[in-house]
Amino acid sequence: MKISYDPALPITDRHDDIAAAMRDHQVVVVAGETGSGKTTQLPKIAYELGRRAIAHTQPRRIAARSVAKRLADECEVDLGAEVGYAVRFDDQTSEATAIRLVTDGLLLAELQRDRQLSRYDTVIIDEAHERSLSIDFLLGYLKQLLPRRPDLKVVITSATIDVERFAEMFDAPIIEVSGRTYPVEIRYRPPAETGADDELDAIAQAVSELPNEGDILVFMSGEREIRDATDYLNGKKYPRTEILPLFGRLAAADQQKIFSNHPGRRIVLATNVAETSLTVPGIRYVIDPGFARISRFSQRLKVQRLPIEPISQASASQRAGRCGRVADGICIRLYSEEDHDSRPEFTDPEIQRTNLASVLLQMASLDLGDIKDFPFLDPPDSRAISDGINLLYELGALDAKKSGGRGLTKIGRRMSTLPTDPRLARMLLAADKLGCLGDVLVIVSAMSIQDPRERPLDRQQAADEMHRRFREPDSDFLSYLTLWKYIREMRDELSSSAFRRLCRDEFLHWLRIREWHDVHSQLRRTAKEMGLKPGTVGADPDRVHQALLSGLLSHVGLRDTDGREYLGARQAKFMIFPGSGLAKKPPRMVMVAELVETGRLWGRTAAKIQPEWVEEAGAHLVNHVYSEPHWSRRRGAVMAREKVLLFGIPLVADRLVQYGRIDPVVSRDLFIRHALVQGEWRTHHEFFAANQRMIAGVEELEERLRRRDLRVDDETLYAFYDQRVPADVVSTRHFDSWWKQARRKDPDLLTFDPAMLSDGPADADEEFPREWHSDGESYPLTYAFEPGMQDDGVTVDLPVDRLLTVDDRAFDWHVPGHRVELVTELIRSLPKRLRREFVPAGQFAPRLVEAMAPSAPDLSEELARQMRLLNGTIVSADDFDFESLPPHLRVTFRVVEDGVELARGKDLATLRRELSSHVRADLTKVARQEERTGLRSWDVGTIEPTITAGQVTGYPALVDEGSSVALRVLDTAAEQSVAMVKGQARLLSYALPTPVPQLGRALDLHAKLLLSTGPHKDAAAVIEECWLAALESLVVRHGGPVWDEVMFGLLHETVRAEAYDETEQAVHAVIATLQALGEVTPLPSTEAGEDVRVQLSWLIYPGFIRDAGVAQLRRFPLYLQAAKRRLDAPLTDDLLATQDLEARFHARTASLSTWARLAPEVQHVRWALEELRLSLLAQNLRTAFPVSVKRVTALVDAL
DNA sequence: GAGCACTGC
Repeated sequence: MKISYDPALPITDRHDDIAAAMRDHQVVVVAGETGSGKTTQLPKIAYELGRRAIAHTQPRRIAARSVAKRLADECEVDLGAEVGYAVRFDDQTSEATAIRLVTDGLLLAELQRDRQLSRYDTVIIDEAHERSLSIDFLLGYLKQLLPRRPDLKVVITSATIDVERFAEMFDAPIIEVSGRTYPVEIRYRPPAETGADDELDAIAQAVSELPNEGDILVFMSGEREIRDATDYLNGKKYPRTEILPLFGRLAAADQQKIFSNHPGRRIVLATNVAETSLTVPGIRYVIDPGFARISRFSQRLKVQRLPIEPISQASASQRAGRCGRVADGICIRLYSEEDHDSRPEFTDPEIQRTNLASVLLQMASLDLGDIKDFPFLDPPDSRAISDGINLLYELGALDAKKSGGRGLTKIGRRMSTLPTDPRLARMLLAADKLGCLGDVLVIVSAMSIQDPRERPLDRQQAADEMHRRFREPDSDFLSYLTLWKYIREMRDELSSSAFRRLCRDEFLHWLRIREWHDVHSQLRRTAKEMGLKPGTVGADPDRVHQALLSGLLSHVGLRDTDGREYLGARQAKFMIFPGSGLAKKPPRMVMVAELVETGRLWGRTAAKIQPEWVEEAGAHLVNHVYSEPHWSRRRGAVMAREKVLLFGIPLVADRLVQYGRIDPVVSRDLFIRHALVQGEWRTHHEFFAANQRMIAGVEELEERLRRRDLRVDDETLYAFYDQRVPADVVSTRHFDSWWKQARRKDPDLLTFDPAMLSDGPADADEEFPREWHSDGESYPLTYAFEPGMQDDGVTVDLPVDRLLTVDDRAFDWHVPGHRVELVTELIRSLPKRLRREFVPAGQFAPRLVEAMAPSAPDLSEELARQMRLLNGTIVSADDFDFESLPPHLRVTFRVVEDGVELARGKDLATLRRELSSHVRADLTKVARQEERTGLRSWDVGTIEPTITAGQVTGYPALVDEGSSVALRVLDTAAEQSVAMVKGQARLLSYALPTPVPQLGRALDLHAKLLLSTGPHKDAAAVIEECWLAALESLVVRHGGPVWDEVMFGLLHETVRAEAYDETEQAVHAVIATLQALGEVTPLPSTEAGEDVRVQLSWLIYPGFIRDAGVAQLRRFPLYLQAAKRRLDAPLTDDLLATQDLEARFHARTASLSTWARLAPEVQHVRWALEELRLSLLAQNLRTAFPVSVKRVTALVDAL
């Protein structure tokens, strides 16, 4: 290796000083401007000193490559031999390599494998003044490492700015090397002083000020400003002048133009890319408006901001330096010198401007301890550190927020081994779990690089059109996949030159596509080495998005219900970037890959997502807010409304959840209060029923005794349960499983002690009895303590058939418990002249009550008798005014039938009148109905010999439940006919086959309708309608399967209308037919009991039944047609094909009408009853119908 | 309704 030094280079003069310093010090700082030769000469000096493992870092890959090439040339060795370079995707080094050019990022990454940097004896950190994250981290790391590696030499080079700080940090000597650049004249031209209208005008004025020869570099802050300026300057039509834009996202071909030869003058309008990354050749003049977009991290919203800011003095001098490389230069600053001098000296180092998650993750995986103790040159502030920690926690890389960045999780450790941004690394790990790593590798790689889609200034529309082919409706991420597949396909099909041409024609950036591919391969390889399973692309898009989401939880947004703006984390408001496929139709909820604040906050690369995904992926971050905890009797648990929020974004607005696991204390409290204390629970636990009974008993006692102070309060009951029910019982389910065990030990644990409930009097049942005994019958009594209300006091239930016969005088006595009060009030109700003989009434009353004979039939007479006996006052029974008594001292009558209340009141005579007039009204209607329809009601007299007022024997007993109020109460034949109809209706419903009780009820209802039907309807028509409605409602409700039953019910009804002696036979015939068709199973109606009902019902009102039956028979073909529509076609066809079935029914219709006209009803009754008896006897079905064989036999005998 | 520039086992 040839080591020689170019005497023309300024550094050569300091060669010996530098060599000496490196010998004597572990760290040396070399300060020198561009052109000093430090970059190429320093490694040679180190080599000369015997150093054979030199790492020499550069901020950019391209620099590492070109420095290595130049060095290899100078040393006359092959690149990759003694001198080599290693950058991402490209390692040109070998065993022999002594000088290794690397990017600082790569050296940093090497730490993961080689914590001591043991493969190097020398590290040169070049361009340290750039202060990238990597450089700052490396410097801090070296500071810690050097004491442990005394043999390691470090050289730090920097532009002459701020070198003292590096020297101080390492206690190192500074060797200054002069630059070899041409002088640059600085002119300050603030727009205010030149009279320029705006920045563009100021630029134009500066251009005019400069000579016509020599290229000009103008620094702009962004793409849009460059576009505006290009248009503006083109408009000036400078002679022989070419205007060229230059910025990072520029199409490759356009960027290359700055390197091409050109006639005349060139004005390059560039972003900061020209300040460090790209050297524009041949620049003589610089125009510097003094602004740049600087990336900053927003403290409040935790997003990246790109504000336009005045640049620092260091940046300004860097810009000026761009025109002193080939000859003397002029730099025109469009601001004043005072402005310049007042600006910050240096641009803030990157570590103070970005999220620290990535650094923190690396530090944690390198076990570097607390970041606060790490020797950063410019330590990040504590808020920035906690932001970084929070992001790592969000990603699941740290297990707790408060471990100072330590406490790396398994996921975190694996993330740190993936060479990509923490968010992206998280996505890869999630993808592996979800089985979509193949797809996510492609997407993550795309997100790691600059957008491969080009958008040349002058052909934006054409480019957009080309790119639109890859667009996916709900996801920009999927567009990457589509593009990837397309590129893969094309690359396989085309030659490499054809492929490059395709890229150019279709606005794809070839170099970035290669980068995409390289990143993908590297990530895929690393993933495989980690044991992940990449697989292929083509997984379920939902899974892909769920994987991506786990890296983008704080980049979720919920759109305004009407608008385009999204509510993001921490109340950030953002919009989808216009370049996105989702910008026009923004979905309700999205995630975005990037959130960057420029003019406003933009979300770039977006996809539609589901809130449930966020809830799941962000389970460690979401907030649950609960409201309205309440007892749900149905669920047997406490329920609450749940709201789920992620960083303040509502994911779930209102969800009903079990509250037990959330707040067991409150839930248990509500469970005890509602389920146990208030009894809002349906359960079979014995203690519960017993306690309920006890409480009900006490409450009833309160009503009876007219007191409100007997029952213990709920708090006492609560305390009772609270002491016994364990803390973890928060619902009926918890209770049941606890009680299953607990009751074995003490079954009475939860049963109330009656003593604790009340201390009511022992003789309550005698004073306030639950039953009233009179005439050998007993009537239930109920009590109400509701002063002022009509029913206040005692109510007696009076069955309607006792209404006429009961002795109402007995009730004047009232219950013993109220008798003294009753007598007191009766005394007070006397006319004054009598009343004054018994003052005070309250003292006389007990004595009178004592003396009265409780067996006396009439209270008034007995009381009057006793009063006369007491002091000779002549009181008549009529002198007492019962009407004036307070309501609770007069019994209320409640007239009931089958437990249903018909009427109530305190005066029996009135009740009796009301009920009979009600029935008469019904009867009048029926009489008119009979006239209109010609239908005849049953002539009761012919079959019922023994109906008298209040006493009905024989027939009504037979009809049993079918009997009615009127039948039992009234005694005229006409009135009874109504009762017959009612009873018949009831029986009709019983007569139906049991599988269709709905039909039975429908007909019952219908019979009632019949009684009140309007003048335009006749009975047959109404019953017809009823049938149809019942059938339809049944079929609608139950569908096809029920249809069979309905059909059967129908047939049964129809057959029933035929001669009763054929009934059973006919039913069997029908069943047999249907069975032959494979449609029905035998139905219980074939049993004798059912048939008996059929016969009975039709005996009672044969005319009615006959007509209804005829109508139904006529309908039969219609029913069949309906059946055809509803049943499977083949079956129905078969059914319809059975022509003789239909014919038979028609024939029977005819015979039925003939028969009906001839047959005298009475005879049918006898006949039928005989039949019934025989049938019952023969089949020994004692319980088939609620009449016993004995009763039927008795009835037949009576007839 | 439109964004500075870099970098990585």
